[in-house]
Amino acid sequence: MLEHSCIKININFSFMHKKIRIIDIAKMAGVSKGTVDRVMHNRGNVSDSARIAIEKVLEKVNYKPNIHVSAISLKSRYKIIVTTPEVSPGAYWESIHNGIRHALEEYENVRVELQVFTYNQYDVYSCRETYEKIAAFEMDALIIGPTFNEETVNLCKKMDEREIPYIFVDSAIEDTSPLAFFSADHYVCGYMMAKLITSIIPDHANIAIFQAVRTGDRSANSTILRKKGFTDYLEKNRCTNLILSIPFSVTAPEDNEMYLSRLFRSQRDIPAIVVLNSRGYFIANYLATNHIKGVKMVCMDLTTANIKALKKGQIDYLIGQEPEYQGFYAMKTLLEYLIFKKTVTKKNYVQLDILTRENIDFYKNFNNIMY
Amino acid sequence: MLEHSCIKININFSFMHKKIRIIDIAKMAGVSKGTVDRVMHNRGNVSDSARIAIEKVLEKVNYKPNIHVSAISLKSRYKIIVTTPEVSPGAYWESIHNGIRHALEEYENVRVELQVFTYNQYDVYSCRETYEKIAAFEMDALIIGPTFNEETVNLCKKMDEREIPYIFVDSAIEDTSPLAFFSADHYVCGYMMAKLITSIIPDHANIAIFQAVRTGDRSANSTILRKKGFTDYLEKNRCTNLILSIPFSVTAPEDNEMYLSRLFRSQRDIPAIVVLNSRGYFIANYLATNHIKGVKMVCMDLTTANIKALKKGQIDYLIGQEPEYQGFYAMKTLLEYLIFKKTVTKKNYVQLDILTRENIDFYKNFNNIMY
DNA sequence: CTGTTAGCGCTTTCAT
DNA sequence: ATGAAAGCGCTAACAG
Repeated sequence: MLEHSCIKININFSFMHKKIRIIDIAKMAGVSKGTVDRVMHNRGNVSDSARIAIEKVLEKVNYKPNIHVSAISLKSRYKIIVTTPEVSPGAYWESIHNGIRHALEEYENVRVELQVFTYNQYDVYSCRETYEKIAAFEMDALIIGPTFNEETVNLCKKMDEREIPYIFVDSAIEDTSPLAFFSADHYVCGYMMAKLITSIIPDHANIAIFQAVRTGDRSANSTILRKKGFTDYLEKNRCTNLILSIPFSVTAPEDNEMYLSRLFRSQRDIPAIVVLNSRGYFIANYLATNHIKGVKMVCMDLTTANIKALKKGQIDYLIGQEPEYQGFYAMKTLLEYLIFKKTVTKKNYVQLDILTRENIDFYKNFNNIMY
Repeated sequence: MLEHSCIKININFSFMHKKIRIIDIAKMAGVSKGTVDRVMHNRGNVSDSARIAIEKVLEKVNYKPNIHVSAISLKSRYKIIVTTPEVSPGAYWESIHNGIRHALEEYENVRVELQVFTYNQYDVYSCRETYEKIAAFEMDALIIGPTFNEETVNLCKKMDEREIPYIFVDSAIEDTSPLAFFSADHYVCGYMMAKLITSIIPDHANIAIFQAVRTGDRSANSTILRKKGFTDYLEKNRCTNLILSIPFSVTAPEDNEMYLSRLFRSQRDIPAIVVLNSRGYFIANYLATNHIKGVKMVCMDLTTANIKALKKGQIDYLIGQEPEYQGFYAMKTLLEYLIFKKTVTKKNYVQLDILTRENIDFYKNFNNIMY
C-alpha cells in the first residue's frame, strides 16, 4: 500500500517524455509544419494522402498544443456578447463578470471585443427589451445569465437559427441547445439548505422562506428549482416544520417592512429563515434593526453584505455557488471552442460551498481558480 | 445602485489599453530590448544612466510580462526536491503531489528536474533518515510536507545556511524561515469541527477523538493544532460533552480492534466521533462491520475512502483542505520566484471546505483550480 | 556596457 | 496543394 521511500522523477528531462511539437509530427508524417497546421485546424487545401498520413500520426502520438504559444501568434478577432441581470458592487452578478474578465486576462493575446448588455432581473419587460436589442447584433458567441424562461427560450431560438453558439451561466434554461452551461444544481442547493436549517433548529420550529417579487409576475428559474429541492427534502425526511412563504420586494423596499412585521407579529415562536436568493442580508438587517434575536438563518451567495451578516453571526450558513468560476469557465470554454475548436463538456455543475463564520475568512473568491 | 442597462467594453481593442511590450519600453527609454531585459532580470552589465532611464519608464507604465511567452524562451534548468510522507493512492498526500505535477504541466516549457523523497509519517526515525539524505543533495529549491517539528527545524537550518529556498505544504513549522507556506489553519479547522459535531448531537453526548499513534512518540504538527482548536471551541461555548481521546494505530491495525471495542463497551450511549487525521473511513468501517448505527461523525480530508463513507451516510461532515491547491501553488510560487524573481506572499491559508453527502458530488478536486 | 540576432512553438502569409 | 519564411513577445548568446 505504501510506496518506497525515495522516488526520483525527471520532468522534461527524461528521454521518453520529450514534449512533442508540431514539427515532430510533420517529420513523422513526411510533410511540412504548414500542412500539419492545416489539417489540425480544418483549413482545407490538403490532399487526402497528406491528411491521412497526418491523422495517422496524430492518433499515435499524444500531441497537446501549447495554447499560450498559439495565442500569441493568433490573428483572428472575436466578438462576444454577454447578457446578465444588472450588476451591483459586491453582489452576485459582479462576481460572474469578474470571472469573465479574468478569463480574458488569461487569454490576453487573443483579440476579443466584448459587449455587455444587462437587464433588470425583477422586470420581465426589461429583459425582453434587452434580448431584442441583442438579437439585432452581429457576434461570434453569446454568454447568457438568464432569469426568465420564456424570454430566454426565444432569444436562444434566434441564435440557433443564426448558428451562433451560446453558453449559460448561473442557470440553464430548458428547451434550448447551448454549447454548455455553468451553474449550480439549484435543486440540490435547496435540498441542502433544508438539511442545514433543520439540523440547527428544533423539530417543531417554523421556517420562513423569502422569495423576490417580480414585475410581470414570473419567478426566476433558479429560485423555482431551489424551492422544489427545499420542500422535497422536508417531505422526504418527514419534517414537521411549518413553511411560511414570504414575498419581498427589491424594487419597492418600503413594502418589506410590512411583510416582515406581519410575519413576526403572527408567530408565537420566532421562525427560522431561509432566503433562496442572494438578499439574505436584507432580512438579517431587519432583524438586527428590530432587535429580533436568536433567529437561525441559511442564505445564498457570498455577496459582501451577506458575508458581513455571516461574520456578525446573523446568518448561520451561507451557500456559495462559485460565480467567478462560472464566469471564468464560460468565457474560457467559449474562447477555446472558438479558437481551438476544443470539444466542450456541456453540463458543468459548480460546487456548492458551505460557509460559516469560521471558514469564511479563508474563502477565496477568485484565487482558488487556476488553469 | 444599479447600473445602466447596456455597457460596451472593448478588450484588447481599445486605443488606450494597447498592451505594452518590452520593445515599447525599450523605445521609450531610448535603449534596446536587450538592455531592458538586463535590468528587469538584474543581470548586471548596465550603465547607471540606462538603468535609471528604464526604471523611470517602468514606473510610469504598467508592464506585465507575458509569463507564458517568457517560459518558452527560457533556457535555465532548475532542480527541485519534494519531500512528504509516503503517498498512497486516493489518499491525502497523493492530492498534494497531483497539484505539484499540475503546476509543472502548466509550466511545461520550463526545464525542471524533480526529485521526490518520501518518509514514513508514523515513524520519526524514517523522517530523520530521509531528511539527512536530502541535506546531502544539490538543489535550487525544496518543498516540504512536514510531520515532525524538531526534524524539520533541523533540515531547514541546513537549507538556510546554504541559502536554498523552501516552501511548506500542509503545515508550517515554527522557528523556520520558509519562502512561503500553503496550509490550512489547523487550529480553526479543529475549532470548526467542534462546532459542526456539537451542532448535530445532543448536549450531553460524549465525543471520541481519534489520534494516530506514532513511532518515536511524537504527534504530527497539524494534529496538535487541530486538537487545541477543538477543545478551545468546547471550552469557549461551555459545552458539557465529555471528550474521550482514543489512540489508533496505522502501522499495527490489529491493535485498533481492541481500542475500538474497549471504547464502545465502556460507553452507555454511543459517542459521537471526530477524527483529526484523514483516517476517518477506518472508524466508519469498524462501525459498519460491527453494526453500530447512529454514530455522528466529523472527519478530515477528501480521500477516496472518506468520500465513500460520506456518501454512505457514515460520515456526516467531511472537512477538505484543498491539498491539490496547496501543491499546485507551492510549486507555481516556487517556479515564479526562481524564474521571474516574483515576490511571494509568505502566509497562505487555504480554504476549509465543508462537505456533506449533498454537495460532495460537485466538489472538484482539481478542476476548480484556474490560473 | 550594449545593440543585434537567433531561437522557443505556433499561426499565417506567400510563393511555388 | 504545399513548403518556406515571417512574425508573435520574450530570453540569451554573441559581437562589438
